[in-house]
Amino acid sequence: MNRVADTTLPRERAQLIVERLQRDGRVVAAELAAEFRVSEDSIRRDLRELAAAGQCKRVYGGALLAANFAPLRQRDAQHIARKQALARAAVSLVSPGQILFIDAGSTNTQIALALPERQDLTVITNAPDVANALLGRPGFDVLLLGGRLHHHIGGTIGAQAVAQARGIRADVCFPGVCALDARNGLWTFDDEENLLKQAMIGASGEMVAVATAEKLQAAATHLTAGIDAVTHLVTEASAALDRFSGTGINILLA
Amino acid sequence: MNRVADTTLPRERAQLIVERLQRDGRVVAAELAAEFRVSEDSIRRDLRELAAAGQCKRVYGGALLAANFAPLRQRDAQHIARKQALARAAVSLVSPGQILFIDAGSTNTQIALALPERQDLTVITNAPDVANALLGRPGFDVLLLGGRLHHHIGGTIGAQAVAQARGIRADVCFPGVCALDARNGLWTFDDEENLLKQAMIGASGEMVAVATAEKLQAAATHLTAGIDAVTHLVTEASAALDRFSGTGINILLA
DNA sequence: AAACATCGTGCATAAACGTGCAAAACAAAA
DNA sequence: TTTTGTTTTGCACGTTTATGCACGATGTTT
Repeated sequence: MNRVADTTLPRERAQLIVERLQRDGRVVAAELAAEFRVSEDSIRRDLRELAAAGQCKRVYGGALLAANFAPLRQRDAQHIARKQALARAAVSLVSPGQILFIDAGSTNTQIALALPERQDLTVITNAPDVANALLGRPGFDVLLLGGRLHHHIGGTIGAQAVAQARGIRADVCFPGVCALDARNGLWTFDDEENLLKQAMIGASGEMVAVATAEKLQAAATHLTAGIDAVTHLVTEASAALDRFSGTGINILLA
Repeated sequence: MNRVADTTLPRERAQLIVERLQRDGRVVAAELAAEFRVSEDSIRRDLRELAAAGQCKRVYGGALLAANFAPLRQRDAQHIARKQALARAAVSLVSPGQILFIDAGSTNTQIALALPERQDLTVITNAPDVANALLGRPGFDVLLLGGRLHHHIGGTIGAQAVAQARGIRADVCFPGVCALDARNGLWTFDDEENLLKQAMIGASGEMVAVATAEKLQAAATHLTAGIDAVTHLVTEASAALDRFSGTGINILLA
């Protein structure tokens, strides 16, 4: 996570600070000063300007993400904002150079949008929506899983996609979460969708379940993966988390 | 790293700066001056011009990539009305129940949008954009060709997509047209893109070339298909069509 | 309350900037 | 080849921007 650029343009630095802010939700002045090799005075000046522009909220020691970051376009803008918050938290688990499986789903589309650019990431997905979110952005290698497109799921499924996924080895998998419970694990509705998710998970080192609070109360028909296969759970503070206490899952709250 | 060319034409230099900008997202004036062996003044002049042309954003110390500079999306936005008109004409060649290849490209995205619903159409495409245009609309069976996504083309290319396309038999193919001339036929820029187009065309009974007027004057590097492989040409009334008179192609004007 | 960290402001310095101008390089016409 | 006209370049100049430091003020912790 070293940003040892000998020459970082002032404006570029401000931009990077914003990116970091969006990703982590907060920044510490002293840390930034060390990373960019400038005095804290300069960082403070940057943060002051960003705060004046409404990009962040200045606090003692650093800055926080400004709350008023809601596009508010759709009717379910509420859901989108929640999913964006989850996505921002989820992408903090990604490191430069990693290979990611990103399954179809509206939350996962937000994850794709929130992924940082120019980090040499490889993304394998079955969702044209996810592919579109990454198209034209620098630093992304995108692999599309072929096959028949399922309209309701919003991604490809079937033998071909499964076979293609099996031939890959990835670092992290972001499966779409239909339902998740602490006892059994991850559930899915559709049979073929289930098979593809299992292939993706099996081909990945880690599995990050990103789910809104209600997904932890929901039920579905096919058991996709046991609870011990879940390495991280990214969810909301309002979620019922007591049953997850003994599972050893790393829980990250948006 | 170092570009010690003794002879770098001014125009060429600007081009290289843009390339670097696209690759790194930023350029430093002092570094460029050293690499091109010119004074910083000249570099500053270059950057000023590029910024005026909207290719980059000038900042203290150098320049940053313009935030909204997405090569593909930009092409999408251009001539939308003209492409919609072409698309409306092109879909009149489609009959219910047919199987269609739709290649990547902004014009072809418009074709997908213009296709009639509830006609039991099967669409095979390498473009997530095309898939998205059909997603959720009734009466479409969509097959996505897997593989590595090419950012500039806006679709998948490579051995996998080619193999998948070869295993299909379709009625009509809508290849993306980089250039078309009456003597030789259909041309393409990229080598791998060319191979996929050939596979699509070879797997289809008919081939419909949909091209704006300027595509008939353009040139490209790879010959994809001979002129006799083109069954229909959909283009604009303003196009130079005299040379196509003896080819036996069915010409449809938007 | 004392000790300490962080903050904003003012100031000096250095780097980068735009502008105007004249020399140099280049291309086209004689 | 020489001449003419255009483009490109480097330099000088005054201006703007960014930076680090000093210093007093304001928070935070113990």
